[in-house]
Amino acid sequence: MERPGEAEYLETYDPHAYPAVAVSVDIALFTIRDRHLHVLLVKRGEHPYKGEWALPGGFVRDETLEAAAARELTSETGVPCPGPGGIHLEQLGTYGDPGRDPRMRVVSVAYVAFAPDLPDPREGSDAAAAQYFPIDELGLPEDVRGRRSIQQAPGTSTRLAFDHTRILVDALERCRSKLEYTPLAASFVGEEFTISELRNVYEAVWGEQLHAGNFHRKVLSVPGFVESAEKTTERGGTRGGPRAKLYRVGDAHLLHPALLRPGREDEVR
Amino acid sequence: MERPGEAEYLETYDPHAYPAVAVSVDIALFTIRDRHLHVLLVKRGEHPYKGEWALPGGFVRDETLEAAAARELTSETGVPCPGPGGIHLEQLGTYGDPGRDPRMRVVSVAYVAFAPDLPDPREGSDAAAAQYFPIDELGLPEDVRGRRSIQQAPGTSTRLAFDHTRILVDALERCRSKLEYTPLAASFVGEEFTISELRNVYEAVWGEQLHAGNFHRKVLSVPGFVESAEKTTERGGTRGGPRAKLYRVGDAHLLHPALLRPGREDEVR
DNA sequence: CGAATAGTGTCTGTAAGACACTATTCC
DNA sequence: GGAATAGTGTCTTACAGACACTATTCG
Repeated sequence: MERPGEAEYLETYDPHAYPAVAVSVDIALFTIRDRHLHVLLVKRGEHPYKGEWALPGGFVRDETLEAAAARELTSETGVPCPGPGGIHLEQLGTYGDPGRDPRMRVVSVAYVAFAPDLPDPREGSDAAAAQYFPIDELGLPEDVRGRRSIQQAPGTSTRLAFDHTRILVDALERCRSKLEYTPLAASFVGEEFTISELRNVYEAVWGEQLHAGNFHRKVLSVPGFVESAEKTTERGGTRGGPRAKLYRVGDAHLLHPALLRPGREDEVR
Repeated sequence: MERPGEAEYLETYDPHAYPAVAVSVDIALFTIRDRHLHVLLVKRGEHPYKGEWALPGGFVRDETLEAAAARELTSETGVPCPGPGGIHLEQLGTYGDPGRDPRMRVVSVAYVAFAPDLPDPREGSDAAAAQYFPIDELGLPEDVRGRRSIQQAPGTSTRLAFDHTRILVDALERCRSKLEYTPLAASFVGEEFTISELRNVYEAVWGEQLHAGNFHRKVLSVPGFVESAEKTTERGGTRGGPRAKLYRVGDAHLLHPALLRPGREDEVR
């Protein structure tokens, strides 16, 4: 702040001389319940879009953008956010088309979060209601690079408030591609997990069945993806099978070689 | 806008009830000159950071965020921005730490742009001066995943205004990784180009020498990356060599298989 | 016992990188 | 002619995916 002339300039500067713009954060929190990918939505208790479902979020206060996202996330889930082994939070992108909010110009910085299965959100929640929705029952529009069939159950026409459908589609694609190049699949499971649990994460997020044997070998062959916990599960699977070895996430932050989604060659166009 | 009760609510809404926040865009425009990657910087003509170098940018008006970026880009370069075969522009991320701008809370949406070699920026420029800087002479701090040696020439200590150094580092990494998975290297060259010119792009951006023969075969083997223009250059290279075939960019928007940067296995940590 | 699951072995096709080599053009 | 470059051939190694198979555990 030793830049000459700047102090004088700042004293005469009027922050309200420009049209009002608000900055908010919205969070797409993904988790896996019952082998299906879910996203947390809140029912809006106030105008605009009162009574409709939306991504959790709110206006940014005197804090970092990421802190704002973490704060909103914690207030909805009750879970402390950026802890090691806890919820993963990363910036997705910013959505600021004029008119996306009828009140005024609102520029929203969207975040994506990955969490292990959490208890149902209820207490301590600002919103009228908060609930996890299965992704494949939301009837999301087919995104460019996915050939997800639209399996929207009749009557489940969940139109989201604002432009949150578009944000959610982008968030979903981010989530899917992050699993290819990073070990973040582990943030969907507990601290210790089996290779099968990890495979369930990939299958739920990608919406595809993976070959169990090849997946097993592949995960163990990527350096730093997982490390053995030197333990096994207490019991075999409920439908039979041997006890599985337990693993912890390793020290890699990039998977090399990556775990690529199957059958995407045709999506080059 | 047929949501019940919302119209009445909006009438009583006061946009100025919240602390003032401004939204700006900043653009990292990369281009290749003389076989080296350059970035466009402007010398600030006004406070704050008057006289220091910064990424081009400005406040968002009543327009899309991307339109704001395109407008600022055009006003600096004189080049119309989002045209086919023209400049590629994509959102990078948003930087909004409190205090990053001494005037007030400014949240900046950063964009990355790739352009073929353009004439020197001068006319029609808002800023006092605009100039292309070679990336490897800026003395950028070593980023997490790159092992760029700091080759900062003594006296060339180009500290950028605001948090633009950080934005530029992120933009550079985005640029490098985009070349792996997309055909965007072609946006650094003209409409028709040789495989060697394309290789020069990769070498300039990645800062590594590539094997000419293997690169050649690889590019031609990726479906939809390039298509033949059924022509050759008029002359061979200035230092000898046969005439090269000319190509145009193909219809792929994703490279499969990808062109991965060499020697990144050790960066998993 | 039968079914389901964990984990391993093996084979095939593809791809990346190393290296060598020819052909063409500029100076 | 000499040097530089365009483009191809070939070999080795690594990896993804298909398939088969064994071992273990639950009901």
